[in-house]
Amino acid sequence: MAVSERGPRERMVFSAAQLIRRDGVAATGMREVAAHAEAPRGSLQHYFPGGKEQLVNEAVGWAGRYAGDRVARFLAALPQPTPGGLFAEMVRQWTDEYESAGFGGGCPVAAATVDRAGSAESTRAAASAAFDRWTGAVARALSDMGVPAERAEPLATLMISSLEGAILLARAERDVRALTTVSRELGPLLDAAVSSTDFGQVAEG
Amino acid sequence: MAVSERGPRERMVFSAAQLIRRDGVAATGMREVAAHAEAPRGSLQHYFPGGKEQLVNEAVGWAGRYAGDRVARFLAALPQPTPGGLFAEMVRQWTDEYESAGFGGGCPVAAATVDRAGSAESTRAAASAAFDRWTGAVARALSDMGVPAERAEPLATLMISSLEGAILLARAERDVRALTTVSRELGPLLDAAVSSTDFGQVAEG
DNA sequence: CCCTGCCTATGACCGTCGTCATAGTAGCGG
DNA sequence: CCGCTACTATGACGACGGTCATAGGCAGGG
Repeated sequence: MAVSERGPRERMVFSAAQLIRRDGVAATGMREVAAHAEAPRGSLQHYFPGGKEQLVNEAVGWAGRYAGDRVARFLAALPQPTPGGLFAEMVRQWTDEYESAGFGGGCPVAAATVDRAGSAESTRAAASAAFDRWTGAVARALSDMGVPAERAEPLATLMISSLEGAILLARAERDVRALTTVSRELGPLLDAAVSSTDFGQVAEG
Repeated sequence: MAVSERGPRERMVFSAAQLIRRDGVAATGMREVAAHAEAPRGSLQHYFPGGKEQLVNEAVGWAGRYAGDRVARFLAALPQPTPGGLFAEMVRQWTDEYESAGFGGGCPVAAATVDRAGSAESTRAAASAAFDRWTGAVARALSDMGVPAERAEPLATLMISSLEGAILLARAERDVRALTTVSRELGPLLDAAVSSTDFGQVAEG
């Protein structure tokens, strides 16, 4: 995992996101972040004068941007874009990781929400913004596929909720079962929302 | 909130669950649990010689039992039980709490998973067991409503995943929107799974 | 009265954590 | 060489946190 390239500041934000998604916010130390980023400890107070809260907030923001941007890439990878296909790709990112690298990490935004929603208002807001960005990207993708405007955002919320929950179950059970289940169960529902006059089932195996 | 009645041991487990679901596992201290339970600090090492890990595991187990038992109560409250109706009730428990008491707490099992899945194997196992118990209760309820046996568990997993994810979104956004959305979007899909005479879209894996 | 369990009471230990204070280095325009 | 800015280096501080050690109360039975 080449942490090189890009400035130390960016590396620290990235490392923070990685550690948070693995251990949670509270269990992730500042010194640990610096070490993981191969950045000098002294740079912490220089780049993040707002302390841990600022670092966590930026990590959450980074994760939101990453998730949002990823949607466009999923779309580009699909030969024939359908809502169910997009969801399957989103889920597959996680099953792939879990099967190849183990169940070590979850979603950093979820971790920030669980650990800080009640104690750090700015972090809660950052998590909200991250989810919004992600939801917006998915909703826009759904619209582009022909999902009626008023159905796009609710379905995007459903997709992200199911995915987040399935990630939790998968980590707890050390089994991708929940992830594959939500993908399979939700696929037809999502595809049925495209407002073409006739067809319903474009799902893939 | 009468913490009295029941022994101090049980009170501490209950308090642990409450604090964990609010602040996360790492941010919840043992001394804090004892104080919240109005139990003597000295009792901690007496009742939980396994330390914090044991206490957390028991809190998670309690939450799993609570969630599972709750399903039966939801069923009893429904005049005409349907899968969508059950899900709506499960969701409503959370919207009610959030609207009346604020967005202070999430699911303790989710918190334990996020904070400990990678660091405490026994806690991860406890979370897995809690989710299994909950999923099992829901799946059984679905079966009783006429959902085909092979569809009951996948749908239960979908329900719980969506609910857990929506809880996360709701806490982050301080808005029950995600919860009401998943309830509304998933309701028809769930109701369609009851095996009345011959409906068509039963995709079996 | 004492012994024996259960339970409770505290103080101490040791580690970690976030943060701060202070000082150092590197590059650069002048 | 100077001064200035950007960045790094490190030790210390104060606050907890989990756990342990040790001792106190307090039934009930002998």
